[in-house]
Amino acid sequence: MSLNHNHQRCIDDAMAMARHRCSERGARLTPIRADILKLIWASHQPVGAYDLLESLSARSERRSTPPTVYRALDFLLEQGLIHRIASLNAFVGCNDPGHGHSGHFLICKDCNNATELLADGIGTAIQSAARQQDFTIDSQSVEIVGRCKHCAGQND
Amino acid sequence: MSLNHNHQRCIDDAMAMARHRCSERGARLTPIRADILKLIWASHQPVGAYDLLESLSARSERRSTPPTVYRALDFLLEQGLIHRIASLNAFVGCNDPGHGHSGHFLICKDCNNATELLADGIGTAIQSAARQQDFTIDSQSVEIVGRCKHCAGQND
DNA sequence: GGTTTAATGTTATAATATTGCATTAACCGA
DNA sequence: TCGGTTAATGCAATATTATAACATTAAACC
Ligand SMILES: [Zn+2]
Ligand SMILES: [Zn+2]
Ligand SMILES: [Zn+2]
Ligand SMILES: [Zn+2]
Repeated sequence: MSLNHNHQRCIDDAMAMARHRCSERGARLTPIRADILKLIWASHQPVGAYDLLESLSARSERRSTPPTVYRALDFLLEQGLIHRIASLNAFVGCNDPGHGHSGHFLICKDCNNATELLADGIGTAIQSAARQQDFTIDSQSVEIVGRCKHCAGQND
Repeated sequence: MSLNHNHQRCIDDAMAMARHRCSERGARLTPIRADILKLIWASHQPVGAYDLLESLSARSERRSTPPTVYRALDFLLEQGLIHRIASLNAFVGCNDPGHGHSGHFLICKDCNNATELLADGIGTAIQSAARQQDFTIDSQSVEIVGRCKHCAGQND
């Protein structure tokens, strides 16, 4: 995404979407879960569980522990509100919960932004390859690492 | 791959390929590195570093340590002889070092076999999606989890 | 042979994730 | 509203995966 987009809008949209999706499915977006989701949406860069733990502890007087964070993450993953980027051991918000929910990402090694690919042909190609082998797909992850357009111009 | 293929052939081919590729590139396939590669090729199921550590320790009187295994794995990854399956924290042999070296896998959740997709359209779709965003690809991983043809027939 | 570089040994520790059980909060039917 | 049930959180310990730092040994090279 561009460097100077209105990111508050991303956050607001994501939180509204999350509230809607949870109420729709009878799932409870508790304060802890909402906090974690907000922290994940603080940027478009995948964030690790222990970073979240630090931030969560910082914003309340009580010190949190790993299970608190991991349980919230599990919930958010189940609801399709976030993705896990396995190659980074990190988590990032889902732009489009409910639609395809592809889990295909472009990850810039310079700015660390992870951009989810929506409505792409990759899913189709994967389906087709799987069908050829009579393979039934449960889940898929596509993690493409490289350099984004904005960082390509920079001198390094 | 089929359940009852001649797997000794897979192992022999992989080791021959590895020796050839290393000599070609002036890289040293030392005993430890060859042992690790052989252990990885013991099956088509991705194997974790600590499992390799156990096996390696078992086959010699001396007890190995994590750095020994991880250094061998780093070497084999550099030479393109194995792939890391990030979603499993595990490693699997590369069927076709040097050709495309796609890193696209079908992973069966029942039998745990990881089948590398060669000559597929997925790479093309990924290139195309990346190009549309002016994204320069360094590396890519595609991990498709589900159920393979052989396990689909089983009762569960 | 002596020098340089690569590989391995060894110890310790970092980083990521889970288990098990106690406690509290929410929900729900009487 | 009460009491019972389930869901969520608190908390301590530990499991799993991976790396850092430095010493030692082996290989390569002239
Ligand atoms: Zn944004
Ligand atoms: Zn970038
Ligand atoms: Zn085989
Ligand atoms: Zn299978």
